[in-house]
Amino acid sequence: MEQINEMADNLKLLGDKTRLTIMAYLKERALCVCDIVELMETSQPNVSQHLRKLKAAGIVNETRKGQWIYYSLNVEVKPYIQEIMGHIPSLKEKIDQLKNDCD
Amino acid sequence: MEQINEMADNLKLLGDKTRLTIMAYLKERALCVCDIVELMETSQPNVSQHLRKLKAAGIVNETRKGQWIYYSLNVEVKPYIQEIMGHIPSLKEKIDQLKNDCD
DNA sequence: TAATTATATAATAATTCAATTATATAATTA
DNA sequence: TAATTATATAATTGAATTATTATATAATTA
Repeated sequence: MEQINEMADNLKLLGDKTRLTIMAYLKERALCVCDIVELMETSQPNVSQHLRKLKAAGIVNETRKGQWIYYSLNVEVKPYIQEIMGHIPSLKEKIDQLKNDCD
Repeated sequence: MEQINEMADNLKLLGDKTRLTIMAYLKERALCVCDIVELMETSQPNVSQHLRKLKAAGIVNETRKGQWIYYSLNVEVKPYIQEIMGHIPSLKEKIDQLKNDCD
């Protein structure tokens, strides 16, 4: 039963448009916060706070590179999340439009 | 993008302990509302309202048999939901303990 | 047909959650 | 070292969501 509750918590995490979209972008490649802010139509603090939740759940990783902090997926640990990610449509085209004045 | 939003909505639906537990029970077999109320520690109206949401999303079916209304899974239409269901631990033992004074 | 049983619906209260606004920290560059 | 850039955190507001309480409807049975 505890397992089901834990699944529910993880699914709730993905059950938010902003977070699921962030996950979709990270599926393509690691991105820094400013990349994600540029890709999505929302504020930097909003992105930061969603990333924090994803990180707290252990489904994204964080690595600092100088001034920038890059986030990447870490879903291998949770097979059902990995499967869900497999069903998310690609946002590669959007990412290719990144100006990349970040890095 | 609209697809991602739709996925988020469906995942949010599963991202609730009560609803995911209901889904877990229905995975074992079709159940009437009073069965579910007996299995879970919550009220009949609460179960009814969660069932209504699941039905509105089209992931459960409803069939009346006389006085009782049986609910069953309808996840074949949504492959990623079906996969999630495949990862939910079985609650068969709990269901076997049903008194079944309902039917 | 009155009483009972199963379920749904409506209204409300309580909680949770997302987004915003303002501010802080940390690294980099001039 | 001051200014700038990237990111995080905290506080607040508003909206969404859950559970409860009360009531209604629908089928069944006495």
